[in-house]
Amino acid sequence: MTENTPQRRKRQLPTAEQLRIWRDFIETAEALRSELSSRLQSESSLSPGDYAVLLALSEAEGWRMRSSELAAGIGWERSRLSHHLGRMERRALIRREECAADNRGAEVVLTPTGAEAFRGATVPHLRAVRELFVDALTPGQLAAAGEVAATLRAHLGSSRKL
Amino acid sequence: MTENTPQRRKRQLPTAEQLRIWRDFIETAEALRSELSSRLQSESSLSPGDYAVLLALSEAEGWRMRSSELAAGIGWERSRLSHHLGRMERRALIRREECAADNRGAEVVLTPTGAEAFRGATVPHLRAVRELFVDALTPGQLAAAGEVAATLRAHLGSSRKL
DNA sequence: CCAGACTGATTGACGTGTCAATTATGCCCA
DNA sequence: TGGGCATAATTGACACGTCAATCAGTCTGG
Repeated sequence: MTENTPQRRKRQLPTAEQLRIWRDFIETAEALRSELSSRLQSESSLSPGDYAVLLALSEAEGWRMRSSELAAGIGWERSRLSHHLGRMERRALIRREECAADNRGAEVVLTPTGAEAFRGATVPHLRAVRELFVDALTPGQLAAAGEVAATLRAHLGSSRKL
Repeated sequence: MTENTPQRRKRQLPTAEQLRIWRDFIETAEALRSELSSRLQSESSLSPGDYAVLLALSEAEGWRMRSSELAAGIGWERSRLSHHLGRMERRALIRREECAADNRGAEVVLTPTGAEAFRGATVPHLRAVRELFVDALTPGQLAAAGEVAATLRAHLGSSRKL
């Protein structure tokens, strides 16, 4: 009877083994993120945030987007995007223009500098994803990872509303 | 023959499906981290960083540790710890004392305030881990997640040295 | 029309992280 | 013994994130 340990009276708490897996999972994801980020940085002077913004813009009509749409597209809060765009604009990766259709709005435009930086970053970045993630796992493990992620995300989505 | 797409000439790049799994994986981990962090924050006014520090200290001899050991124990750079301890000290969660054995060194001491905050945070935090992670997965998925994490970490460890 | 609510976007304050430089002390040996 | 190197820890500068407040422009109902 492991289910009546004092620490787990009122509501079930994770067992030591479950907690170990949790920590392993979250720390590994963090380590991966950090390694990818540092490679991206050293190979192209872009942060993962820069990369996400440039990717979205490079796929947009005329290399330009309304900033809200950009935020929605990459799943960022608008304030976060605003701060980030400020930093990217200083580095000339993007430019902000007023929006003709709505005077409140702003359009974010990919500059040639930004496009060039993105072009140079993409292959090494994808290669790193392959090397650090895809190649590390067997096809079965990769599929399992995908399934676990999808399951967790679905569960998260439903419990966030409570 | 999917293996000779133009984009994957010189060195194999991830396929669209592999990339999708990668993004799902990393974004899910990030979403989990963020949800956990916000629950911890609202339930106990502690950040995950605070929690990690308090956990280590609460398990230490006499609620005190040399700051390098603390850094090593939770896997942080010393500079990061130093900044964080400064913030925690302002909130009276910890105290810094000079070290008798080595005059360069500092000892970090858990205060009663810190111990109390940690006590109040631990059960809700573990409950959240259970709810958001453990309960979302089948036992098989949980085991698979653990295996994937271990494999990725091992691979990361060996390729970081290159 | 026009007051008030709504929306797009920015700002400021502050916590968090990294990197490089700095300070202070300990230690070793020529 | 004292010059030089290693080590403990902190600091400063700056990127990144979140939250709450703000500002300006749009829309809507009376």
